[in-house]
Amino acid sequence: MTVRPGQDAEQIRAQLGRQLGGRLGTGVVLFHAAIAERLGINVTDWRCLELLLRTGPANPTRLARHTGISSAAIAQILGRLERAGLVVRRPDPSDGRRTLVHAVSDPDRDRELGEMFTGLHQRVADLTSSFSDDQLAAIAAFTADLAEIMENEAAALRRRQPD
Amino acid sequence: MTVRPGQDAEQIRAQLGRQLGGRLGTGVVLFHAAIAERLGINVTDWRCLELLLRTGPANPTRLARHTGISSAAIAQILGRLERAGLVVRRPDPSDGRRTLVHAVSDPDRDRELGEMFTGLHQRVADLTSSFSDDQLAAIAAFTADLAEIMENEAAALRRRQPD
DNA sequence: CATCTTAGCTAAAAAATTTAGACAATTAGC
DNA sequence: GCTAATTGTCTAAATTTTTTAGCTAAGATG
Repeated sequence: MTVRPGQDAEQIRAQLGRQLGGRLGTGVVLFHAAIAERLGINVTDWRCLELLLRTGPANPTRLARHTGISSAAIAQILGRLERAGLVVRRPDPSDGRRTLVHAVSDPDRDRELGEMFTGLHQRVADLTSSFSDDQLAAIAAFTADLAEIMENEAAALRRRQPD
Repeated sequence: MTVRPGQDAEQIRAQLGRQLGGRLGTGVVLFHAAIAERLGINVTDWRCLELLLRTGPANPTRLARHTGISSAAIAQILGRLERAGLVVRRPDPSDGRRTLVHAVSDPDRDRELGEMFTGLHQRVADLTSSFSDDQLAAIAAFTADLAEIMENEAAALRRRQPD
């Protein structure tokens, strides 16, 4: 698809909505499934590990809330990740009930993960090379807020009329 | 996050890459999980149904290729969706081996699905209301191409060094 | 026509998730 | 300060989903 300057703004917004609900969602899921496969873990486990890598150590309850996974399932996931040497569980000194889960740092894996993302980064760089700085800034702002919107909308859907 | 015009373009691209690999992915997964939950089906089944609704009738093999799900799992999924009255399987007249899977049209469900997306659409409209037409067009072009990039990168990751 | 390939399916086995609940540490109420 | 309720994490059994292996029918290949 190319930029069509003459297009009506409402039409563009509608198109955007369909993209987000449809094909982009599938693409994102496929991409993360592929990363998990390469790491030799399943997608759910990767989601937890990714969260730990991105936001730092967290306790199981926080992981459960942020991923939408039940706390019992999180316990299983952490067991698998720990057995694979990808995370460690440490008691939280500030609260005896809590556990703090840390991603185990491993330069080799960091490099491997980096390589997996370079393809995506390169393609995104190619795609955005023709955009102006102003357009690029708008895109970055949009995707940043979009993540939050999707999280919030997901939470809203769960809350509203839980059938 | 807000648009920071003074920011270096490379920096913005790097930030964009992190967003796509990280939080946006999680948001998208959560959103689709919430929709599936509301429909009373699981996420995988929803991914197939969504594909059928978006791109029209397809055979199981095509569904398997586009979702990354094995053909045996697709058969199970279609069995569940068919039992739930959401799809029907019809023999393909042009090839006796093939099956064509149709999403069953249901005005009630279409309306329900529409409602689930209105929240997202509204938020996206709010978010983009401050953008210029030019910025909006750039965003729409970006997300459209992004979906394709993520699909391709996922396929590339699966192909390269399948460990 | 014999063989190979493709499309879709089923059944058994393996893996993941849910449900139910145990247990310890903390907090709240009295 | 003691008791009851709550919170955080975990385990075990039951359920659900996916994988693995392999079958059958239809179409393509030579």
